[in-house]
Amino acid sequence: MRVGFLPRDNPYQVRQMPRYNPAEIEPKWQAYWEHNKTFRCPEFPDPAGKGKLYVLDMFPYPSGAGLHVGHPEGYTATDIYCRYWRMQGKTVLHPMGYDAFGLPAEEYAIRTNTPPRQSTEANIANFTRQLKMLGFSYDWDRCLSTTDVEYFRWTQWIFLVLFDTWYDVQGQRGRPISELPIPEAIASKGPEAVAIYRDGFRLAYQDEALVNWCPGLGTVLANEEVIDGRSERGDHPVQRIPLKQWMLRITSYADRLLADLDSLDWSTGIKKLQADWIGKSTGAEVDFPVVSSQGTEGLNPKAIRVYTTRPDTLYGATYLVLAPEHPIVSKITSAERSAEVQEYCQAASFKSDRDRTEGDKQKTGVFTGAYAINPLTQEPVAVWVADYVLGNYGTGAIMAVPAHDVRDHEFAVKYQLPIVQVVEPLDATAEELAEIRSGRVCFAGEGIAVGSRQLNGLRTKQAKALAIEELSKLGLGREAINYKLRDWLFSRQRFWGEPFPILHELGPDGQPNGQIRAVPMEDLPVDLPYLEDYKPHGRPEPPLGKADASWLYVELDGKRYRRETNTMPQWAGSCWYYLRFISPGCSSAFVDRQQEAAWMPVDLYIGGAEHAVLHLLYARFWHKVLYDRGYVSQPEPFQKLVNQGMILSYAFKDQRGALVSVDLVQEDAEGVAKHVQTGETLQRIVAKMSKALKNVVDPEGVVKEYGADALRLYEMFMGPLEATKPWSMQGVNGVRNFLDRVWRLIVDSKAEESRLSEAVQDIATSSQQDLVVHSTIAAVTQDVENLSFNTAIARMMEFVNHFTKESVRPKSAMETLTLLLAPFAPHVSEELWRILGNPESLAYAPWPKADPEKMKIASLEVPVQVNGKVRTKVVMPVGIGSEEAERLAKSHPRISELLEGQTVIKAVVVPGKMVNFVIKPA
RNA sequence: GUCGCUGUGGCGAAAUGGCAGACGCAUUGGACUUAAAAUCCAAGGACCUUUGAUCGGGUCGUGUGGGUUCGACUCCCACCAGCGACACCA
Repeated sequence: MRVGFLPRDNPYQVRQMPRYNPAEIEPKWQAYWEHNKTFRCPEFPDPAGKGKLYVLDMFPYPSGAGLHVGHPEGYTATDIYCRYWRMQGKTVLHPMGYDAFGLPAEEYAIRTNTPPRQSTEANIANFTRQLKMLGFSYDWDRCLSTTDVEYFRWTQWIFLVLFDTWYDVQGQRGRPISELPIPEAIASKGPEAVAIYRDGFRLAYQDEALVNWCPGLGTVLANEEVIDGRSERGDHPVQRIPLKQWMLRITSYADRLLADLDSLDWSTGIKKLQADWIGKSTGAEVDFPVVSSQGTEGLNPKAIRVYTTRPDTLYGATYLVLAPEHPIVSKITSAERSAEVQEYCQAASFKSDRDRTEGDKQKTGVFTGAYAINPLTQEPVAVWVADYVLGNYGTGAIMAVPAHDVRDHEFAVKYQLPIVQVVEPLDATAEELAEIRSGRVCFAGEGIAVGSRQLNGLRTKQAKALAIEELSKLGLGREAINYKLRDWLFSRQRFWGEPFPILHELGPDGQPNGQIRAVPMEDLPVDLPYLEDYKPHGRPEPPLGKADASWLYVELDGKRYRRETNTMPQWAGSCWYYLRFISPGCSSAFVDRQQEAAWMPVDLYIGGAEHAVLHLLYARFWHKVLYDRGYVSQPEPFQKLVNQGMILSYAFKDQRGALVSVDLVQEDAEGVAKHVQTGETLQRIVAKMSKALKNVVDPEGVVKEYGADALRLYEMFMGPLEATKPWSMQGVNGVRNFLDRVWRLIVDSKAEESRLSEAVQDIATSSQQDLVVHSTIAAVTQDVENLSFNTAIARMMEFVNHFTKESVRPKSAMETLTLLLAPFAPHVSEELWRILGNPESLAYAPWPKADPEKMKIASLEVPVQVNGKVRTKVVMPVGIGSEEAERLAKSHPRISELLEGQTVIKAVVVPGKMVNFVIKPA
C-alpha cells in the first residue's frame, strides 16, 4: 500500500470545488501519481502478491498530428484492465513507448525542414503530454523510443544474432553459424570459401533479387508494403528492379509460425489472416523430361520440375507453363521461336506486378517450341511461357490442367490448347456435367478420377496419394510443400532508420571484395552519422553513402572496411520492444534474463487490426529466433491478442453518392441533413475520420470540454471493444452527465467546499441495497475480466440510478461504487475516495468482493407460456421444484382460462426461468 | 472473384436457446423556478382492441426466405445489403 501526499509545488491545489470539475481534479491527480510514482512497476513480480500480469498496448507512431481518438480506445481498455488487476493484487507491468523510425517521420521532417531526430523528439514530447492528460497508469520510467541510441544498439545486436544464425532443418531450429556443417569440398578451398558458404545459410543474408523499387519514396519496399503495385505509404508506383538487398529468412520459420498459432489466445479471424499470409499448401513436384529441338545435351537438369497441389489431375495436364524469369526458358526455346519468346520475357521483366495484373487481366503467353514428356501418359506436351505464372513461387513452372483450373482454362481457351477432363464432380446436374465433359466449363473441385488409368474411380484425396506413389517409383515426382510467405526484404535506402552493423571488406582496389563481417558486439551501437542532406534522390544508392569518410570507413584488425549504408525498415524496432520494456535500463543485455523469465509472455496485447499480418508476424519470427538461441524463455511473445475496433465518424453523402465535408452540412429541426449551398437533402453515413471530410475528433479538445474521465468512459461505453463504432459528441455528453450524477450522489454540491453529501451516512445497508451493491460488484467484476466494458458501465449507471432515489445513502455502498468506477474514471474516483475520508490513493485498494449470501432473493417473476407465447408472469419462490412451479403456473387464472377445454400435451418447466404448456384442442 | 466481420426502436447498443430492446443519447410530459438553464420524477417498438379515462387484451416485430426446437436475435441451410482484408501462390 502506497501512502501518497501532494507535492508542495503542485500547481493544482485543492480549491473550493462544490461541483464536479475535471479541469481541476484531473491535473491534480495526474501530478499526484507522477510525484508518488504510484504506478512504478517493480523489477520482479511481488512474491507475496497474486502473480504477474503483463499488459501491452501497441505503441504509437508519434506523428506530427498528435493523438487520434483511436489511440485512447485501446489504451483505456488496457488501463482499466491493469487498474482492476492491481486492485486484485497482481503485479502489473504496463509500459508505453514510441515507434519512431521510418518513412512518415522522415517525410514529416523533410516537409517541415527539421532534422528527423529533432522533429521526432518534438512529436514524442507532444504525444507524451497528451497521453499523460488521459490518466493512463503507465510506468513512465520504462518509456522508450525505437530511435533511442541505447535502444537501437540492441536492435542492431539482435540483427547480428540473426546474422549469426542458420536454420537447422532436421532439428527444426535456428543454431549458431559456427555449428553449420561445412562440406569437405568447401573446407578444402580455404577460409574465404567457407565464409561465402556460411553467408548462404545465415538468417540475415544479402541477395540480388528483383525488388519493389519505389522512385517516389526513394527506397525499396517489402512485398507487404506494396498494395496493388503501389506503395502502401504515399501511393506511389512501384517497379521491379534487380538490387542487392538484405533479406531475413522468415520462410525457414513458416511452418512453426503457422503451427504455433494454435497455442495462442487470438481471434480466429487474425489467426486465419496470418495462416493465409503464410499460405501453406501441400502437393507434389513432378518432373517433365524436356524434348527440345535444340537437343538436351547441354541441359542440366534435363527436366522441367513443376509444383502442383493436384497431382491427381496429371492425366489432364495438356501443356506446361514457365514463368518468364525461369532460367530454362532461353535454353529450350526453339530457334524459330527465340525472338518472340525473348521479347515476351523482357517485356514481362520490366512490368511491375501491377502491370501484370492490371487492365482486362487477359492472360498472355508464347509457345517456346519445346515439348516435355508427361511422366504418367508418356505423351509430349507443349511448353509455354506466360506471366500469369510467378517466378518466385513453387518451382516457377506449372503443369496446366485446363479442365480443372480456372486460370489454365482461360489460357487454354484463348490459345486453343487441348482441354481433357479427368475429374468427375460428385453432385452435378446433367447439364453441368455435359458442360464439364465438353471442356466448355472448368471444374476445380474434388470428385472422382476418370480417364486416368490406374487412378480411375478414386476420390481426389486417394488419387493424389496414388499419383505421388507412382511418380516416386519412377523417380519423377515427390510430395512437396510450398508457402506463399517470402523472405523478408529488410533494407531500405533511407536515412531515418537503424544502420546495419555490417562492414564490407575492401580489396586492394578500394572496392568491396564481397567479404562481409559483423561490427563487433562491443562496438555497438552504430549511430547514424550527421548528414547535411539526407533527402532521397530517387536513385537506389542510400543517403548514408554520403556520410563523412570517418563514419563510412573503418579499419579493424588491419583491414579496411566500408560500412553498410542501407538502413533497417520501420518494423525492426517494433519486433522486440515488448522485451526491452521488461528491463529498459539493462546495459549488459537486450533484456535481463531473470526478469524476462519472470514477466513473459505478454498476457494481453491490444492494438489495431491493421497490424494483423506485418508487425505480429515479424515480431513472432524474431522472438522464435531469440528463443532458439536461448535468449528468451517462451516460444511465443503475445499470449492473448485483442483488436480494438475502428472509431468512425458521421459523414454525409449527396444523391450521386459523393461525400460532403461536414462543414457544408446543416441539420434542420427534423434532423434532416441539408447541403448548405445547394439545399440538397443528404444521407448520413458513417465513414473513416478524414481531414478532407472535416470529421476528425481531437481527443485533446474532448478532454478540455468534458474531461479525461468522460472521454475514457465514453470510448468504453460506445459499444464492444472489438466493434467498429461511430463517434457521437452527444454520447460524450451523456457519460459526462453520469459522472456528474456520481459526484452529486456523494458530494454536497451546495456547499462551498468539497464535503460529503448529507445523504451519505455511516449506516448499515438494507437488504435491498445489499442486493444492488453485491449484484453490481459481481457483474462489473465479470465484465471487466471479459473486457466487456460497455456493459460494466451500464451496471454502474443502474447502481447510481437506484441510489440517487435513496434519501439516505450508506457510506459503505458509496465506497464500493467509487472502487468499481476507479479503473474506468480514475481521477474522479480518487477525488471521491478522498472526500469519503480515505487518505491514501485507491490505486491499490482491495477490489470489492461480491457476497453471494447478500444477492439471494426470496422470489422472482417467472414468465408462463402457452404454445411458446408468453401469456402472463407468476411470482414464484426461488428454488421452487418443477412440479410446484407447474402447479403454480396452472393455477393462475389467465392460464387456467387458456387451458380450459384443451389437452396439455407437454409442460416444459425450467425452474426459475419459465414454464411452457404445449396444448392442443381436446 | 475469394475470405472475414456486421445487419435489433429515431440513434449508440443489451440479451448467445428461455420475458427482445438493459444502459445511454435524442424526444415527450410533469415537479422545482418570477423565468430559463441545471436538477429530479416519469413515459416510450409498431399496429389493433377494450374504456368516460385507466387497468387490461390481442396481432406483428431482431436484413430476406426456409429449417431444427415445446421455445430461435441466438443453432443450421440459402440469399440480400454494408464494411474490411486478400487478390493469378498452380
